[in-house]
Amino acid sequence: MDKSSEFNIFKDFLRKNNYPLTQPRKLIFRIFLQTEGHIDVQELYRKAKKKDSLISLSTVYRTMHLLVECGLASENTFGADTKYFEKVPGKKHHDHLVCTLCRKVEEFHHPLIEASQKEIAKQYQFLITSHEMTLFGTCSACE
Amino acid sequence: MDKSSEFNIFKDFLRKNNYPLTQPRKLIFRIFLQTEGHIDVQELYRKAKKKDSLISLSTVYRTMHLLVECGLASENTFGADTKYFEKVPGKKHHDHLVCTLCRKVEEFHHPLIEASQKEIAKQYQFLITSHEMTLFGTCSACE
DNA sequence: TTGACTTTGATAATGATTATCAATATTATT
DNA sequence: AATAATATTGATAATCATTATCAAAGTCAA
Repeated sequence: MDKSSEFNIFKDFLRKNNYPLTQPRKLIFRIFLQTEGHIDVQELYRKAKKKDSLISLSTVYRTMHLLVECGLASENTFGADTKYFEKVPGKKHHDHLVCTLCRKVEEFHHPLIEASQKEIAKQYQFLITSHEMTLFGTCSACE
Repeated sequence: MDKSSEFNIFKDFLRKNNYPLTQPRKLIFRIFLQTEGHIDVQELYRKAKKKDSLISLSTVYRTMHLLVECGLASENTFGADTKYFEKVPGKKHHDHLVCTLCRKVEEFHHPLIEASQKEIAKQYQFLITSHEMTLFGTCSACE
């Protein structure tokens, strides 16, 4: 998925809800798109202020909520007390390994786990909307 | 595992660290032990105040930290903004299904998932210390 | 360009958790 | 059982992430 199509998803979502496409929304969206991996609100705010020193922290929160709502971003706490965001489109579904010493986050994908989750959902008659699986431990570098 | 042995684990842990076994610690520990399933700090605090109206919220937090530290309790946020505690001993390891409508939490165990996690850990050379896997969705009653 | 409507930035409020500190409880020792 | 050294407790303030508020400014269809 190229970036222009992600931009179209965002634009369509805004139009459909009669939300205007404002400068701050464009700016925060662009910074989010340029980020590889996981980023939290504070870091987004820092980067956004370099481009527009008047940008407000509230607007970063507000825009990230919109991006989650339209499916372009997902959020995860990784056991910390703040939320981290990552891009959704163009990535296979994956889970996370978090090093509790250096806070490095690695992604992994395991088809058997996906299959097991579906099985569980059927068994408990749950309609799964999302899931979070995180393994905490020590990475090879920190050991 | 019967309750007296859990109490011994707690006592040994305190003694080993030269922490006194105080009345508030005993009270909060007892209430936690009597709880089935998941409980948060506010609920523990409410229950504790019924027995001792002077008990402090801080002490609930402090005691639960100790119980997590000595392995008798585990904590999980379930996507909310507060922590929930549950007993560890005498329970097989399990994961959680959370209904996002009624907030009901169900437990499940899936051996294949455990096995997959070990495989991932080996592949990424991670030393896993804990993990959290939560499926979010809608339970059959809410649908 | 206008005007109806929404967002924005600044700031205050909220809610969970942690830090502080004088008064009190605990424990080992006598 | 009394003491003294030490840690905990309760009350409260502080912190930190996130949300709510609201006047001023931006957006967009007509």
